[in-house]
Amino acid sequence: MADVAEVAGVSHQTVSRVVNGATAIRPATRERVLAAIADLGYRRNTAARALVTRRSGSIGVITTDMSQFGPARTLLGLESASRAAGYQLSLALMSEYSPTALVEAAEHLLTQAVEALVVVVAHPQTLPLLASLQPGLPVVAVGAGLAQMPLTAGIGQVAGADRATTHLLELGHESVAHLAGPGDWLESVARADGWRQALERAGRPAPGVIGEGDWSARSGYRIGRAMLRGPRPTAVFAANDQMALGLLRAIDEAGLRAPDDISVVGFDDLPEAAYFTPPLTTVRQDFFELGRRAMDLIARALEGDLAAVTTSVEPVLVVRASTAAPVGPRSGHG
Amino acid sequence: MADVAEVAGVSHQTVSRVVNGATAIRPATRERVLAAIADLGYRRNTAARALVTRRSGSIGVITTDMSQFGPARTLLGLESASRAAGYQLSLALMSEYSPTALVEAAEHLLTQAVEALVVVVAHPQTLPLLASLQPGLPVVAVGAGLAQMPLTAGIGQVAGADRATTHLLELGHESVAHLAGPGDWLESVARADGWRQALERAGRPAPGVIGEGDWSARSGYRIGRAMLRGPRPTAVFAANDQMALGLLRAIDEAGLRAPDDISVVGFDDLPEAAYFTPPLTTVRQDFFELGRRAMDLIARALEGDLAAVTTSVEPVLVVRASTAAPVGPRSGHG
DNA sequence: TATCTTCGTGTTAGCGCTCACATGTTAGCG
DNA sequence: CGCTAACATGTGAGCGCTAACACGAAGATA
Repeated sequence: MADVAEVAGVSHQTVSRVVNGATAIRPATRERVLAAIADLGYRRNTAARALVTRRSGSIGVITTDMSQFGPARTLLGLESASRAAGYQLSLALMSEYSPTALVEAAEHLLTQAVEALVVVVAHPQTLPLLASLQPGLPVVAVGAGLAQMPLTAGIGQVAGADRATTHLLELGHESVAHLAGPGDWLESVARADGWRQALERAGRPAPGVIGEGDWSARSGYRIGRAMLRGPRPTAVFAANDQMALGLLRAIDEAGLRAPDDISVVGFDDLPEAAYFTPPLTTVRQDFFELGRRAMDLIARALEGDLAAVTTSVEPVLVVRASTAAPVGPRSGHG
Repeated sequence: MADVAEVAGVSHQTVSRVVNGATAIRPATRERVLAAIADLGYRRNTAARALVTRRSGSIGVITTDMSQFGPARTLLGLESASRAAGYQLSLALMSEYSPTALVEAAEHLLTQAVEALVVVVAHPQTLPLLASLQPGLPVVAVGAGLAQMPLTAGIGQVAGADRATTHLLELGHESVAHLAGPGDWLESVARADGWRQALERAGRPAPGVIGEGDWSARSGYRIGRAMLRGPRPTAVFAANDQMALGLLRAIDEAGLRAPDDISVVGFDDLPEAAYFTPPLTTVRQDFFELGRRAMDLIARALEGDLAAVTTSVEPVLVVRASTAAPVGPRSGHG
């Protein structure tokens, strides 16, 4: 910076002003400084700037396995919004969720002096745990269905699950079985809640879930096979698309057909879902938008325009070929 | 830090030494300092440290769409390795690849004073473009099949594609068609090369590719439908699993069956691939390991132990149910 | 013309840390 | 007991930047 100042024949402060876009600069001076900067390939030192302004300009993101579509896509939205807002994303990934891993990740980011924290992990324990860290900075919980945190950006999971279940009921199914996600994820809980809510509204008894998977196709397959050994439901709402895929596989292997024998609905709308066999009816979530919203919350919190805010993106049902009216006693109706 | 020093009754320098794990400290003193740190909740200021050491401790990662399995998983490997090495990951995502977006992302990270750059985007133009930026720091290209860059971590794409094609030939197929990826991706080129190489070695004429997709299931479906309107091949090697999925869908819709009518092989081994209908024969890539290796390269480059290094992870063929011997004239052979 | 206001720019101090060196303190040895 | 070497700790400077203020030169007002 001193070099630039010398070349431009001004003081270092003037250079600083130009770099920061201050207003009171004579155009000729600005030109000269800009030329010197280009000449010397000067880039301002972020560390020095952060030191004096006490602002790192970076935001920490904690998330799990990015190979999941949702988190990955959320991150993308987060990144594009943060860049637009002039922030920098610092990443802490956990290969697997655990309280220790979470605390460690948070510590790691706190050491990096991030100005805010975005947590894309939605375990119920996550939030109190973070609170206990006393980070002294805004923390936004993303994807959590419950508003245990002042700042939350979520997707209307309950409504989405309700919609999916209702869709199956409207097709004429007596009841709808549920292939749930891991019990310790808020998403799973919310989706199960929506499912139960829809059944209750329709005056149907809510059966127990047919199993709790881990979001993977493998788990959906395993639970699907077990399910097909007993009395089989005519319709299943799976807590995500991957598990739905596993279920479809189990159905196919059992010599049955979806949707003729069993209707299946997923959740997420993976880009691939439209190409499953059969193409999957599912609930679309706009993760990118979710990321944007979360970033928006951060930006506002950082400007002191804080308060407890919960923003929610509403999912939509996408009907494809994996759902149909049940055959058998009721087949004449549709 | 001054506060800590005062509480512990030592100088700031001693605190610094304790924090940095210096050796020449009397145990009693260390204890006292540690206690004071815990007491005050002290965390050292990264900016100040970076300012004086001229090391930011962070590494920039440039990548595209994380909703793809490969990049996402690579990032995970990168992150875990970087954390172990004491580095911090700074992220720059591009929603879509373009030279401008790339340069912008690189500039963004350079401004953040990253110590090295990892580029997970593998367009042929990427590398010269980055070189032209003169970043003055180690740049590792990840996933690129070609060693245009001093530091490269890749996957043996050619070998993998060769293996996949050979598998089909060994099953007795006369020839193997190829559903290629985008022509401007190094991965696509490498996979097509491997395919061609296998055919040549077997003394079969290499047909033209049946189409160039964009990695999506949608594109695989589109090209698959077009393909089925003409004379149909008995075996197809798709450049990735998603496109293979789209292809399977097109085959199913045409009233044909895989593998009976057409054998299909993919590339990537998505966690879902085992649950496609039929379960997909594919080439498994260890992206996580790839990320680890890339980080390793960075670490070595940063220690000055530099040189042009290309490290390669070898993929393996995973045979499932989407491939079989062709029926018809040759059916008696197997 | 004297005085007051802008405007444009320079000067100085310090952010919190580490580096290099200075200094004090203990042990080792003849 | 004195000298040296090793160890343990303190001191001062400065990394590159911005904030706060100081200051001179224009223009505005009486």
